[in-house]
Amino acid sequence: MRIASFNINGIKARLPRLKEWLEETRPTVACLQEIKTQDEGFPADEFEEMGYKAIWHGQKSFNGVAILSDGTAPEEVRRGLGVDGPKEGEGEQSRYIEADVNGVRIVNLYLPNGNPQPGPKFDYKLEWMAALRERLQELLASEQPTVVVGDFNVIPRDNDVWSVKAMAGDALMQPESREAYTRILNDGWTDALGLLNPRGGVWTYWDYQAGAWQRDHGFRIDHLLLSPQTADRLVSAGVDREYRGREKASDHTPVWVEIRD
DNA sequence: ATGACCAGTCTAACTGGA
Repeated sequence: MRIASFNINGIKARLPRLKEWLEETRPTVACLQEIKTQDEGFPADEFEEMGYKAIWHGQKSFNGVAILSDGTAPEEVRRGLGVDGPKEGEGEQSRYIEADVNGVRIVNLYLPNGNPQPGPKFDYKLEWMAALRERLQELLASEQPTVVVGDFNVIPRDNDVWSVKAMAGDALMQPESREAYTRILNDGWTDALGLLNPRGGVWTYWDYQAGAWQRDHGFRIDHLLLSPQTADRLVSAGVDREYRGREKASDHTPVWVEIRD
């Protein structure tokens, strides 16, 4: 099965591009982030017509995640990690959804950006990462085949960014962000794209500003994490880089991992 | 060398992104 992750930056603005990508690459499971719509605005019918069944966890204006599955409905297990947003009394943001598809546990997440740092948004990012680690430890203990995907908003290594200097002050590559990510990996998860690209230079995001795409000024923040049970079944993983160059593109491009059935 | 975007929202500047 092939599991893909795509931060689409608005499902309404991106719908034609999204359907095109689904038709052209036909992933078994497609995990979406930043759908930027409330639950009632999610275009489930559009995906049903293409043979995809979906679950989603929306929110007004920002954030929001969804899981699409080819043919079979994802069996939702959990939504949310129970971490309130950084503003007083705002409650929880829609950043986490978890489901079973064909015996594989799928975790789809949109990790907080954390800028500006230091500050409450950065504290929120680290708090969220600590809660994520706890949940992922439970999943490791269950020994169920599990794949964790999404926009982690963490640049893991210096060779995962076009310029260390330009990004040095960014929340995405602060030592605290990287350490929190490494702690999760060290519990037993395999970063599929990192493993297959040890020398780096593979980007999943290019800013809309400053001609970043044309200059190839990008970085790797969309990740595919495999539990030991799915790491043993790893066939390949990659980045659908070409979609970043199309009209009305998201600033992220899709990533995917294939595991043996 | 410098500046440069985009989506969503209480449709005009805001917030938020990374």
